[in-house]
Amino acid sequence: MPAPDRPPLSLTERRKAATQQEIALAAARLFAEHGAEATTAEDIARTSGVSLRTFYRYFRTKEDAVAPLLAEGSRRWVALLAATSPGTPPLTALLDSARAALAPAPGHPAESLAWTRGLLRAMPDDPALRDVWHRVHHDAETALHPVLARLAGLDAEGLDARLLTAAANTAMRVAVETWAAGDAPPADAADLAGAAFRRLAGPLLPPA
Amino acid sequence: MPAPDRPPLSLTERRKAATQQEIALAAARLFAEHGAEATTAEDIARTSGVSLRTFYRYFRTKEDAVAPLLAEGSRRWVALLAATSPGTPPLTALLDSARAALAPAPGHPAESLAWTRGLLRAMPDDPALRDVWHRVHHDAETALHPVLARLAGLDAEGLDARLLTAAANTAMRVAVETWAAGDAPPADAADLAGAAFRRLAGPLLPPA
DNA sequence: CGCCTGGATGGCACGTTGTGCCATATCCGC
DNA sequence: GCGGATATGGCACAACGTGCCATCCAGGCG
Repeated sequence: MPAPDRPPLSLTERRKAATQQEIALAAARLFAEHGAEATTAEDIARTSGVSLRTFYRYFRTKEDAVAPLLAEGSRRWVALLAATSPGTPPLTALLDSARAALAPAPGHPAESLAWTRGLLRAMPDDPALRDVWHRVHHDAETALHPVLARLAGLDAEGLDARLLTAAANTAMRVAVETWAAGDAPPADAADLAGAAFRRLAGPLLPPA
Repeated sequence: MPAPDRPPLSLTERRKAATQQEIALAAARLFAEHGAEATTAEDIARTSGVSLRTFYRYFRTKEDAVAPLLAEGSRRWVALLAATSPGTPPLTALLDSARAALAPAPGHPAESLAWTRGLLRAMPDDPALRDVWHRVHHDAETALHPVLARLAGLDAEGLDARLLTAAANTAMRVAVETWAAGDAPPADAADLAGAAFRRLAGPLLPPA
């Protein structure tokens, strides 16, 4: 499935998506610059040109405003992994999907990526941002679990499957954090993820 | 060092510790019973017999009130690991310290353990509790990192050290979650942790 | 063209969260 | 016992997040 369904979005729906992106980028910019604590929801609303009430219609909390940006990578990762053809060895599938998910997005603005990296750099010193990051990480684990258990042929309820999911997700998290902390170009994130998977996967998965 | 410093606590200090424990247990009971969202900070304050203002002197947020209970295990784990004699193989040190940390606490009330398990059972369906749990997990990782890097003789800044810390901490988290979700007695948590460590440690650590 | 139905938005009031400030009560050292 | 330090409570306040209602606008129908 190279292209998922693209039902022609109505004018209203496209404007809603644009507004959501607008709010997310404004929040990312303000959070990275002044910290999440020091930024009020009204700051974000005013900067993105909506009322406070409308802001809370798009996001449940002010921290949620940056969640889509932080979750974008793992969303693509899980989608690619789920689309892997059945026979693929799990480690190969992990490496390939991670590499593709971390590659610069074809149709997506580099602006998002820059602000996302800014968020990740501010994250270690910002408790509120840490919480969002770990919530995104947890959601990724939840989405990853059934996909990975099926690919590896493990019982989803067993300890091995839980460990495999948690370890793979943790490897991805550490790779992204390590990439964000350094000055390396975006492409290096994929290499870090590959190294992390190879290092951790040994006892959990057969060699590819 | 079998017994860390025990400077004779003054009356005031003992009362403060008792108050803190009182608040934490009240919060755990209310959170497990009604959910964290439905419990107000004033509920916790009233139940534990302090004013709302005093509650916020003990804990920064209402969710923080249960953090000490959830963090107790990893706090002991890291302390035991840090006290390991230098020559011990890392995997042995991990297995032994985890076993000791998860053993029923000698001087601690079983009441805490019961409510902690109640919290962990309510956690998967309670976003606020999930956030606290992951924050505790993150703090544990921060505390664990230098200790484990030193024990394994790895550069604390390198990818290998980061992965080892994250993987060990994740193994512990999965083991505790798996234990809490089942009906097994407390002692089984140690067995689960041992199995998780052995499964993950292969490529990261030499055999014990 | 006017109407009108549904959805997006804004304004307002409200309960809750978390903090600064000051007054009071209580404990510890002299 | 007495004076200083400290824990506690009460109050006011900014910010968070939600329910409710009014308004505006796009698109279908007579």
